[in-house]
Amino acid sequence: MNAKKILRNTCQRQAILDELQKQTSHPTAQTIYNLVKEKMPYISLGTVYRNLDILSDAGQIIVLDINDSKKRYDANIHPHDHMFCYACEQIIDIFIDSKSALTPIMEKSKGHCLQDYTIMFRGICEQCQKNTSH
Amino acid sequence: MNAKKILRNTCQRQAILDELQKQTSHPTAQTIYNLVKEKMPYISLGTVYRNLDILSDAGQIIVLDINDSKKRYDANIHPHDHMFCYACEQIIDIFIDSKSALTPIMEKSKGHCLQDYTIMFRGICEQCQKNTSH
DNA sequence: GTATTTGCAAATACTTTGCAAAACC
DNA sequence: GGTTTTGCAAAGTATTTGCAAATAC
Repeated sequence: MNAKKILRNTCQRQAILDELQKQTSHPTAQTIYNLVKEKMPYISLGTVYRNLDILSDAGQIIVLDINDSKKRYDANIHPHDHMFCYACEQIIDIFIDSKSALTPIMEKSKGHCLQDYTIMFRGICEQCQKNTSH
Repeated sequence: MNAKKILRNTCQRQAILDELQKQTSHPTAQTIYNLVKEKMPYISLGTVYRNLDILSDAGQIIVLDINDSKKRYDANIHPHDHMFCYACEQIIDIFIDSKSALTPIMEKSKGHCLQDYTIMFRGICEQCQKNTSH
């Protein structure tokens, strides 16, 4: 039980959230820092990291862990999945109903109680398929 | 196309693989280093990292990326899934047929070509459920 | 006024790398 | 003998943290 601090509305936190909500590219902390810095030159990278932690604890953003060594952030908190494109190496939102497909078999996992999950698909995204076919 | 080097059988590489094959706990590089070091005191952590890379490139082991900042390794290359237990915080092997469940809907992802995937389930493992009920 | 948050810099955590010597085939 | 691999130490990358000053409410 963490005694939760009361969150204050700082312009830095708001700017970070605003910037992330404009992106669909699942940026890293460094990328978000670069973006926010354009409008708020004195913001520090530590502040970005701290606020991304706070926002994810508060459920306002999602943290993605890819085979990438860097964390990526997503302001789309509506349940959805992701794919990594082997061609463009981007993380792309995927909207398929994985939950309906997996729920029945999650109940079959002998003994364990499976409550939720994260999937990372891999393949070639729509855009890259168009670019390579002709 | 990487020009592949010919792999040599070094006792360090063999010891790392042997030790990993004894484990079902998905250890980190540091843990593997500690284990191997008991039998081979002069091995270095750099050698462990290098060999884990080589072994995973060669398809002899699997790298797991958890929300954990540390990579974890698995010598069980038979396809299977994993769960993170909220109680004991271990990564546990899960053997359910997720592939049959997901394949049909992977074809429905408009435009993208989804080739494979990784799932991380979360919940309470069998052992922890037994420990808390009474 | 008081608790939270910030910027800065230093510290930490994990992993990778350069290099000369050793091991492998 | 020529190439791969090792141990060691240093460097690299991503993230976290301590602290005094600033800010929010």
